[in-house]
Amino acid sequence: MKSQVLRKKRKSQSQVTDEKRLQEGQERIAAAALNLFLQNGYHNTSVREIAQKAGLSVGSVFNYFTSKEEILFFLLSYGQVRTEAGFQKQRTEFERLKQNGASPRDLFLRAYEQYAALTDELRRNTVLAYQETKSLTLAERKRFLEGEERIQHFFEEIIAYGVAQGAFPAGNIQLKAHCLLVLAQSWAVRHWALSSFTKLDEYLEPLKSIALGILESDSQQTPALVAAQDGKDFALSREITS
Amino acid sequence: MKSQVLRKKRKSQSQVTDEKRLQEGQERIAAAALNLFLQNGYHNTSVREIAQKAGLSVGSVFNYFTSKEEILFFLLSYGQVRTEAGFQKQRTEFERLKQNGASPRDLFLRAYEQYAALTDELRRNTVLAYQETKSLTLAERKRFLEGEERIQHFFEEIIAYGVAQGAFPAGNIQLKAHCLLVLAQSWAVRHWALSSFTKLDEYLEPLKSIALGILESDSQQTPALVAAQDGKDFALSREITS
DNA sequence: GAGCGTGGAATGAACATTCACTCAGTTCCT
DNA sequence: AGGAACTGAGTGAATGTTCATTCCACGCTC
Repeated sequence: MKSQVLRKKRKSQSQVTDEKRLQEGQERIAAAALNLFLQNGYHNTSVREIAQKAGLSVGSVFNYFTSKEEILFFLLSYGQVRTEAGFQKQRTEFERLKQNGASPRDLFLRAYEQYAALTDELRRNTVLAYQETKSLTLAERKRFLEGEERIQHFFEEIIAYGVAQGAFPAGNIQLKAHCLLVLAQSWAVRHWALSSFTKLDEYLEPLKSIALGILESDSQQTPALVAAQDGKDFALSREITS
Repeated sequence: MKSQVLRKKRKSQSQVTDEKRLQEGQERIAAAALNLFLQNGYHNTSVREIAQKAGLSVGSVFNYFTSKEEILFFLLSYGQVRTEAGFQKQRTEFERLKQNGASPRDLFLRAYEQYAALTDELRRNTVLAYQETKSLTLAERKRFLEGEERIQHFFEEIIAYGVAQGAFPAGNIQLKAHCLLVLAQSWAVRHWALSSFTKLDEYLEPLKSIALGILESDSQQTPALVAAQDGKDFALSREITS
């Protein structure tokens, strides 16, 4: 995926023109920024620190990005772009596998494994996405969430196919896709809570059987047992008022 | 490089002394701050705005909190305190229920329902926790994560009890507790992806059957099918360092 | 090969702004 | 009157961004 071509506002001063050089520079700066953002947060990281870590001067950073925020967006969309590209490749592969009589269950497992592998590789970008989406412009935030929806939709398609084939019971597909995504992402987001797992595979193996359990669960039959909920102490949540 | 203030020192100027008044003031300010933090993020919210929204002057805010960061910590730990208090109450209740021969399955459902209800009520605090933990001091961040671990541990206890009673199959208890927590929290964190659910109960019902599925899954038997993973394009994740 | 012109890229001091926090003075309540 | 609580202009530090200047690699001419 090319670097964002919507660079409508030309930089006043010098701008790196050589495409290859530009891309390499962006990656170097973004790599430095990712570390700092994860360590101290986006807002507690100054452009000066990024520049220093990347081995550049402050001014040069702005030859590669038009703003600090663009660096963040670069990092966040990077993960999405990679993921969507992977899915695109898989979509065509699936057509072939279907011809060869692969079961929906196998198709799903294949997709889920790839997604988990990507989440592992891009673990730090995923964490950053959870933490700093709010730091984006409204327009860019919206664009980012649309990407997330597309990813979820890919899994919804797979599940729907399985239901159509009679391999999975019917149920709320949106919910199931959501759960599957969340569990995979939690490998990155709540990594500190999984101290007993050192490598993705150890987590992925049991996760796959859990995932299949979700797919095969019939979301209808459920036990009753209503909880006795006592009144709230006081309401911090009062006064919602968007 | 940030302020890292260890302000154990009492405020030099006026400090609200009346305990009741102090608490009420803190809650009012924190409530105003929660809205603003969620809307614009912690760093894009100024103390001026908080003061205005709370109907106070800037100076007064600092009579109730010693720093802006303390407001954030107040909000984050508030959710934990509520949750832990709920668990504590439930712990004693469970002893009674066990005497009456309640099944581990019922105990778990009861706990899970309460936790889900709390997450719903404190939805906004949960979201804030995911987003702004990084904005805390290192010490406070650590303190906060310890609280999260205690909460997870509560569920691990319940599962372990069920395993001991032979109600659930053995398996990685830490993993299962983690998954259960993540799925409950995702109601708050990824709420935008659950557009078809308007009220918690609609989400909770299918979630409970999924949760039971996880509890009853035997994390050993799993299908093989190894994914074909292609090499990474380039490494944004390089240069990890500390 | 020495001198020179050219322009893309790097630099970092300077600028304008924003913001958390302070404090000397005022108001309010009893 | 007196102390507790409130006020908001003021302060100093930090930050994102700019831009005049410098640097340097290359080609051209003599």
